[in-house]
Amino acid sequence: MNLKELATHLGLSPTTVSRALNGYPEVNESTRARVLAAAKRHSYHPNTRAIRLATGRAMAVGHVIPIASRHEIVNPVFADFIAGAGETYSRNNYDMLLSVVPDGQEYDTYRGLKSKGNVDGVIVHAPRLDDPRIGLLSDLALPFVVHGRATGSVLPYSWLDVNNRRAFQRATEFLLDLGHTRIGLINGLEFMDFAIRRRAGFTDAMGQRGLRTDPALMASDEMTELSGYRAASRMLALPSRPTAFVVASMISGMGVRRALQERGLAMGRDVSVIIHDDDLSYLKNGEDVPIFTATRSSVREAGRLAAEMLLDLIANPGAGPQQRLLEAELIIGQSTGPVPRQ
Amino acid sequence: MNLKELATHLGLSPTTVSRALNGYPEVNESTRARVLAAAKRHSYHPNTRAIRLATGRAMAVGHVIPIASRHEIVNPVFADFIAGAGETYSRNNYDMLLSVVPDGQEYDTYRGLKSKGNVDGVIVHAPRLDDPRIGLLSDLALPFVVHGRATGSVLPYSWLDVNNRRAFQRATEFLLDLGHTRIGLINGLEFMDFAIRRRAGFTDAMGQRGLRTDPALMASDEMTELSGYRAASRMLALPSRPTAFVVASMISGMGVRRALQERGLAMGRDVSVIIHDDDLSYLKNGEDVPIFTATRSSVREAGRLAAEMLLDLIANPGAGPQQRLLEAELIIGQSTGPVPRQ
DNA sequence: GAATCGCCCCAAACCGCTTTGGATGCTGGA
DNA sequence: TCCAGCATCCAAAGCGGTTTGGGGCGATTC
Repeated sequence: MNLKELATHLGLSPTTVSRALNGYPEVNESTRARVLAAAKRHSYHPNTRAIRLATGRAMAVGHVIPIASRHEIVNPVFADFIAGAGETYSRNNYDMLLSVVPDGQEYDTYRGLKSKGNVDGVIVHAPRLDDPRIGLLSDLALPFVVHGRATGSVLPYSWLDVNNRRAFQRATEFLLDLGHTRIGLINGLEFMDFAIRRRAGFTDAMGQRGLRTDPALMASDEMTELSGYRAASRMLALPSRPTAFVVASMISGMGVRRALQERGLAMGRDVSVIIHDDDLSYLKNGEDVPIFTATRSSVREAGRLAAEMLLDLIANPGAGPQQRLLEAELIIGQSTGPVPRQ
Repeated sequence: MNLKELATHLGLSPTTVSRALNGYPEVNESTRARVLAAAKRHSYHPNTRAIRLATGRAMAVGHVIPIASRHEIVNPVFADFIAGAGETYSRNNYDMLLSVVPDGQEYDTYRGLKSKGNVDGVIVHAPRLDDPRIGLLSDLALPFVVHGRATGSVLPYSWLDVNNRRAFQRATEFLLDLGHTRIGLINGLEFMDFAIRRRAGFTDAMGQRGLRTDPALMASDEMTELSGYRAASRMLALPSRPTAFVVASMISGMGVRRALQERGLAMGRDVSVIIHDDDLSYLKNGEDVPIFTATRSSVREAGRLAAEMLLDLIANPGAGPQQRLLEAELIIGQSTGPVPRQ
């Protein structure tokens, strides 16, 4: 059942039927009702391909995920972000296009998406220091929203980010208030923008109390259980070991916990741990009482909001870039306590 | 730059240019070369929307992920499966369409995808016992491949699955060979097909040695760290506690490990643990030496293969359904050992 | 009573490609 | 020499919608 058939069925022209269905004013309300009823009765769904060609809009948003051939890590927060964004798209009748491309082919992918007209805009994931994608997308005039920010980028652009700096500053201050001074930072890879900011927050908090950061107490690696375990183990083996850790993710945090348990140290009593919790649906931080004290910010909610921002940019091409900074909340769990007496 | 412009530029008709680019034989090779060169020079990319309308093919594959409003869990293996499938699609110039829909609206989504012509086929995720989606999709005549199987479905359909039953049978036999007889099963939710099969494999192996399974030693829940921890803790508190566990996922396995450590039990010496390892990129089971003994099967590879199967079904609509069963390998890690002397 | 105005509706062009059904010119066999 | 046959190319008709530019008609205005 297509538009023409429906039109002849109703004794109307395709024009009128189209207008009736799309809510244009130049059609009698009684006619519109008749059309809507017939459309429902015959379960008419306009052909998306035709709409796209006719309107020139793709009614789709692209997400490009680069896959490095070597360290082929799929970002674990990705699934939840996508789920959030997808909800927004569904509500607005947009499609979500996922492109999984080998690292390095990312540029061609963006160019292709634009010139082939597959999408009306894109979300940029995992921005790095001075990320070149921002320049490319600005040149292409393809609307985009960055999940995170790219320190060093001079061009104005739209982004949605968590205040990573503030979050880690607060986490560190919380530990300092509990009397901890030897605090280890187990961070993500520091060419990622969020990791740079988290480190800055940590350093700031220490500096404001007149404490210097110790390079031996700062690690930077992919946020896996194993790397968390290793970094914590190394620091705990130091002559004057840390009494607390600030950790970049729940998964690394589980590695830290393992390192503690292996040494017979009780988390929250002997050593305090604060993690950043992206509130992933498959990695809940406890149920009623959080296991880890954490800076928490739902990555799923971020997905929802970023998608909304992008759809807004697409709908209003004239308006300038938008920015939004979300604050993480500090959740007190069982993994922190006052510094133990020596 | 579109086809018509390129054609006038070359002094040819759109017909000929189109044919030259698409490799049709009725065009002189020298002309074809000229066209290809011009296309490259002007970086001509045919408009996807127009191609889709003209050919009637969507050149896209849909993945529908239902989001339960209550237990809004995003399957953690999903990201890796998608990454694998995405590679296949990229190679074949197909788009991947992700639909995140509230649980229950799944049907309408499939119907919509079909009637609006957004996709040429779909992948069905996380099949359940006698999954009704199979019937629906068969009725819609929309090509599909199920990742997993749906026990109880009578219709023939295409699927790609891991031999979950065999994997868990082997895992259990491995433990039995080490002398364990009190073995706990920490399974996924048992309305999921894979969980049913895993349980069967476990039960079979026990039965073949003349051992009866103890309901107190069988848990079934979502595969989170917390649920793994709880199930293991409960079983370890029994008067005659298990000496080994078969665990459905790496994440649950981490919970089991925590429960062991909390009781001062050494994993691999006091209590053995075998997990199922989906080989997720962000949850590596150790590096050189696996932490957990595991039945391993790459979900990413499964994604690649399932996508290939679907593209094949789309290309050959006449051919019957395809099936493929992958075997998991048994990886010996540090978490298993002979049953300790009492 | 004529001119004007709105309301409703329609015919036809258009989006950018594919594909059908020739048309043209050249080659080679009878 | 003539004509079938082949190699090349093209005009035009879709694909299924949207959108432009009217057109008819009853109501209003003067």
